[in-house]
Amino acid sequence: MKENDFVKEITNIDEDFARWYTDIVIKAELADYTDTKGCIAIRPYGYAIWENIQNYADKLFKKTGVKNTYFPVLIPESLLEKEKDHVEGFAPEVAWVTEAGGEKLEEKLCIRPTSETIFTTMYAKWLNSWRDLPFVYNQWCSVLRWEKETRPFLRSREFLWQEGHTIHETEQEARERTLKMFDIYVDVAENFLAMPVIRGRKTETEKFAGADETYTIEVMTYDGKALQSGTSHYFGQNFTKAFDVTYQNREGKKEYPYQTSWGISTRLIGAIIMAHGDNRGLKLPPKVAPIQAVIVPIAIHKENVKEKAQELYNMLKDKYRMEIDLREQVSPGYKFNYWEMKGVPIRIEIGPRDIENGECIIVRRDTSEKITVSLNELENKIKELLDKIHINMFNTCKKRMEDKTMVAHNLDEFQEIMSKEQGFIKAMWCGSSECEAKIKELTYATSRCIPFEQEHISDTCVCCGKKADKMVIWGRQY
RNA sequence: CGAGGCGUAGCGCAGUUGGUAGCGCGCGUGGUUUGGGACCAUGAGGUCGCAGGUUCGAUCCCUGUCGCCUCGACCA
Repeated sequence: MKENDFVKEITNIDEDFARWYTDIVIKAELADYTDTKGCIAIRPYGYAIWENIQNYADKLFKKTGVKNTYFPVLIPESLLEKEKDHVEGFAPEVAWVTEAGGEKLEEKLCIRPTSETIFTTMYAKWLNSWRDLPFVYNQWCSVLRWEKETRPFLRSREFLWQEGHTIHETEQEARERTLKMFDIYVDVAENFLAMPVIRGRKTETEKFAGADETYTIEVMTYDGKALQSGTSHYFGQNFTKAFDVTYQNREGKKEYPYQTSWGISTRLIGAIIMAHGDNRGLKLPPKVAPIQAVIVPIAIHKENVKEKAQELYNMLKDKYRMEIDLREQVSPGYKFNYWEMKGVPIRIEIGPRDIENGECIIVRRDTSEKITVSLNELENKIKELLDKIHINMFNTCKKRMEDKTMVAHNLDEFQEIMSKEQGFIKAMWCGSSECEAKIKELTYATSRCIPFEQEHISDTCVCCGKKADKMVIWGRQY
């Protein structure tokens, strides 16, 4: 059997990346299509990834004073309409409940696409004095957006996320909160999911409906596209004025608070798949992997192989997230391929030969490296390897991002790069949305963000040639 | 919503120039195996996406419809 035979069931990653992606989602048992179009069933293995992300992020949130809440899934039409930009941005993809209990509703209710409106409404009720501020609330929930084209995790109609909504006494405090949460998202992506990100600010055309500023983390996928993976918004007083949220300030005068919101979603699972996967299947970063190491006994019927494997499992199970594959009807080779496809970072093989020598064999998912380890060093070796795998996966993505990021000085260069290879382009921009639109029309690339880490490429806009002082990262997006 | 593709067993696919279906994998059972997808035997599983039409008869032809996938436009 050839090494790669398992992948005959999975589309080749370089031939058809989109199909490869959906193959992985289904075959690795992360999620499956349901009878409700655009809505997926997240299976235990996929949901465990989400739970791990939740736990990590939620702890970081709470360290900064975030409190969790729960708000209703239904929002009356009148609330949604109060902020003009917001309703214009979301109206096309909102689903409505117009009938219930066999009768038409007097006021139709929208199924939340996001909850700024209802949070702000409740904040108006609860806020009286400057002493009440800030409100730093969050909820883990699902939202519904009536997308026309859907794809599991990346763009489903219903998706799981967290949305934080805060109001503050001063502009400065709100701006700080926006960036503080943004930093947490960078932490989640880079330190937990081993995905290096471009951090930056969205342009006027790309920012959230109703926001003054939108900050974004952008992940580069295997095929060189951009995936917006977390956003943090600063609203100023846009919503609090529209919803008449007021309090008495320190001087006893009526005042509007400053607002933020921020979110990450199950799209992160899609990002993990697309950033790390390879031709063997899913490749999970060790910290988020529901199973960090799997034990595969070899020649399971011989001598005391099964017992010894079980012993190893018992020794490690409280230390790491472990699995033991005791299936007797499939061969070891099958199991190797199976667990690689499921993305488990470490495989431990133990057979008669190893037992005799008091050792086992460890195989890394990221490099395929095989290491013989003495059984009494195993526990520490796993820890060491999990750390190494995380770093290696991060560096692999980082290198790809660097290799696939080009510089364009003018429109011709821009078009040539985009026509040749998929990737990011660094280019100067004058600040006009006309230039953004023109670049999009000619190259299908959109501005991903104005990165915090600026470089001076030239003094002129890549599109119109006028004076430009901002460097923008451009790319095609998912 | 534009352009294309596909709906036949759990999955991947054949097939019938119109006479109601088959292969591979997987699954159940019994046995032999096990260091990179094991093998033998035996068995279960289908209103051929849905609705009309043509026909003695439709999975096949026609019309419509729904769903899914890919590429565009839009978004976490």
